[in-house]
Order: sequence, then structure tokens, then C-alpha cells
Amino acid sequence: MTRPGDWTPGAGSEADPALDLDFDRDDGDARDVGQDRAARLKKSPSAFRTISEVADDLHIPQHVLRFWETRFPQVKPLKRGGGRRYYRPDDIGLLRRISDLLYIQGYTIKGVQRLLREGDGTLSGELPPPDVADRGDDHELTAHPHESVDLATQEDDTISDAAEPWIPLAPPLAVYAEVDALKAEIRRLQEVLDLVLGGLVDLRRSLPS
DNA sequence: GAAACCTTTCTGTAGCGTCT
DNA sequence: AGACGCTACAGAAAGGTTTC
Repeated sequence: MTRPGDWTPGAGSEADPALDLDFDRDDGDARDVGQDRAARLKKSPSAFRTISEVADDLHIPQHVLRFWETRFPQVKPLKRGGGRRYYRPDDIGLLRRISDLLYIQGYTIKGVQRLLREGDGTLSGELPPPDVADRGDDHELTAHPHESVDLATQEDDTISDAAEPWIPLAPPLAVYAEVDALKAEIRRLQEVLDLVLGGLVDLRRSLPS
């Protein structure tokens, strides 16, 4: 099976002259998941990717990616005829950041939406930990950034979207260190899982059909 | 006051038709 | 055939209302 490492829209193809993705899937082959993944990983960082590739790379189900698209207007993959999505590197970077905020840092979708609204829409750079209003749980956040803000003048003790623009305060460094350690651990576990997957693929290949 | 019930919101999930 | 998209639906949690 052949699959070019790179494919980008706009370069002419038999299937779709208007938007060539130069992507020979060779569906006649029994597709090898391991090789498939390896080929995908070899793709140029600037290559466009399908939803299945992005889902695989980010370890996020496809339906979740589509759901995020309905929640984050900033996520706008290119769409071909038939509505198929093709993600640019920028889209993937944004999705990766959203995933990190939602699943690692504990933001809610609303919280991430607020960050996107207040930032430049890319979520680039270091972000503070979520405050109570942006968290998906009700953990005590005795040191959350809003604590040092004088809340006496507010009508209630909630931090609503309608409140004054969020002011970044000195981050709790211990929390950042812990988050960084957890991220490193997650990366390590993902590498281990990739190795296990590769081993399983090899094992399957060695079995009689 | 608190228990029970109802409604709304959030975050996905399932099913099925379409497209490559 | 399998990847994909769309829409309706699920279920858990939070908030609100009613009843005792």
C-alpha cells in the first residue's frame, strides 16, 4: 500500500481536480493499522489531515471533534464537497490546546470559550489555571486567581461571563509544576500505549489468517 | 427547613444515511 | 466496504419550584 507522506489541497487529482488531496489510500489492501499510523506520523507537519487522523493523533473521538466544532466557532476545518473536514496545522494546534485545557487543566467548555473570546482565538501561550466558574468540578480553589480581587463591590460571589474582564494574577507555581508533571506522565503513557499498539499489530501480522 | 419533583444545561453518544 | 456527517437522543448535574 502506498500513501504519500504529504497531501495538501489544491494540487490537482483524478478524484477531485478542484481540491487534490493527493492521498492514495489503496483501499484494496487490508489496511495495516500500524503502518497506517506510521505513515501518518511521517506526514509533513504542514499537511492537511482528515478527522480520523486528527482523532487518532489527539486521542479524541471523531464525534467529540465535531461536537467541539459546534461549541468553538474558532475551530473551522476546511470542508470539501460532501462536507468532509480537512484540518490545517493551525486547527490541529488549537484542538490540541482545547483538549489540554478540558482534559488536563480541568476547564469546562464554557471556560475555554471564554479564554478564546478574551484571547486572540488561538489559546497560545501560557494560560492560568481555571477559576471556579470555569471548572468542571467543585473542588476548593482557595488560591484561585480571583481570590485577591476585591469582591465586596460585586453583587454576588459568582464570577460570571458578564463580570469585568478577567485579570491574570500571579499563578500558583506549585499547581503549574504539578500540571507539567502530569502532562509529562501522560506523554510517557501515550508513548507506552503506542509501543503496545505496535506490538499488538506485529503480533496480529504473525498470526495465521 | 428539607424532601420531592420538575426543568434546564452540559457533554457527549447512537443511529442511520451519504460519500469516497 | 468503510469512513464520514448530521441529527436526535441520553444521562448526569445543577438549579428552581412546590409541598409538607
